[in-house]
Amino acid sequence: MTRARRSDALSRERIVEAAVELLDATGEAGLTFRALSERLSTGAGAIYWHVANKDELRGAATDAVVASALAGVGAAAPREVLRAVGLALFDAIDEHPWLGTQLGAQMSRTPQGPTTPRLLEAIGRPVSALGVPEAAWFTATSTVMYYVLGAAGQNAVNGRAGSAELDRTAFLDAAATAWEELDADDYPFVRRVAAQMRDHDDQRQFVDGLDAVIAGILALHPPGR
Amino acid sequence: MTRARRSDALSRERIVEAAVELLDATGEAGLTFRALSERLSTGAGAIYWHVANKDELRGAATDAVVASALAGVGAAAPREVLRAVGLALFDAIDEHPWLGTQLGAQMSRTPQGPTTPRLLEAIGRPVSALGVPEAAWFTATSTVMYYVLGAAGQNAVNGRAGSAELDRTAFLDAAATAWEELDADDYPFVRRVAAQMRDHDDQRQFVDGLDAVIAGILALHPPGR
DNA sequence: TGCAGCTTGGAACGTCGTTCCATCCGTGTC
DNA sequence: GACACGGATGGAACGACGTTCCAAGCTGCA
Repeated sequence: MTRARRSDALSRERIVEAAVELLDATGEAGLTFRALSERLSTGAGAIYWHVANKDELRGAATDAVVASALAGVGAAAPREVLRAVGLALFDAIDEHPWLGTQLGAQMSRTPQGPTTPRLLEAIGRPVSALGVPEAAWFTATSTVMYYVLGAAGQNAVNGRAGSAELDRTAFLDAAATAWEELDADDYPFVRRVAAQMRDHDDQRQFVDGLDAVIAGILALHPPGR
Repeated sequence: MTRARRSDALSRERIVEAAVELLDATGEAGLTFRALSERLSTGAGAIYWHVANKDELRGAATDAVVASALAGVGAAAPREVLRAVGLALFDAIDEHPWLGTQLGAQMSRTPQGPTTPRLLEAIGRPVSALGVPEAAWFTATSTVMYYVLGAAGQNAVNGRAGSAELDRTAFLDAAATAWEELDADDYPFVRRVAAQMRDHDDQRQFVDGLDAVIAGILALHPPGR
């Protein structure tokens, strides 16, 4: 319980909190030990006393945000819980755009870390409550998790300057326009759905897709008899 | 069609090819302009003449591998085509572990690049052939794509030293053991499925999940009447 | 043969993650 | 109440990276 030298003691908690703020403000690339040192009015060495390296720091920041996002999910019917978990992550990504990319990377790199079990538990509990036979629990849960992680990664809009809303519109419009100019023989499908993509609703699409995944699991494992 | 100074002319194609080899041999972090320069017996500046920056290089490497993987997918029943596309990507990730992480990042960052339309077309064509109403094409295709991308990201085993098979076993075992030691009150589900995860079959699980997603889309959009 | 411009290769710059170490200060000891 | 111990601090230093810049080389055309 020592507290050397400073009144605003440095701690892993305070460091992770500052890292999240820095990531929010300056994006993935903005998280540097120098910027973090300045924000905490200390030196890089002091930070390394509390955190092993940058990977661990990123992981801790990711887990802190995920834990906070999942904390608000209450109890309800399995399908509702799954929707709530998905939307909680979705909202968290809205607030912390760097989370989308981080989440997938974090979970595949260090599944023994805290984030993977956290998310697996949050998704697996309602999935098992859906009536899926226990032998299929892991596969069914993984299916939902893959969908959620994939959607998370794709919905991370990187731009952050100015109005996020305007950025998003311009971003989607640029992509849709590029799609419409593709070769008609090679990309008939992409050209045809470009318009749908230009004015789709992220959240609506995410929930619809999640419902489809749930429906698919139930179709393969009909509850009751 | 000029070819200054060297017989083994530098070209964007040769650079991308070397980048893929370097990524395969040394992993994500091993791709540096210095290492690439040495492998190509040239200087960094010469590479920058053909490639704008590292992001573009990574993107080109990703697209080259994806294009080659998808080239082998033939025509068949929609469900078979979807399975074939998924497995093609799965095999590509086995051969190029860095692809798992790259794919998701690449597609969200630059959807106007070549990779996003390529994959969207490969997945969207069979999805639309499933009998899904056109208004739902984009959502249904995105659902499958999210699942595939999420699975891709999670199945990228990073270790590459020695036998990949042994690495994988040790990796999964370490994670499963860590899961089994979690708090019983907070993580009942994770503890219970840890064993399933320890000896699951990646490819089998992926295909089963993909089938569930397809079944879900069909459940929401019944073909026929 | 000479010139113009595409292409090359490597030096140089600024920034990063990480290591190292001199210094500081709260705590326990006598 | 002095003193040493060791946990904690902060900043200098190192090596590697992405990128820029430029002098030089080579090729194709006049």
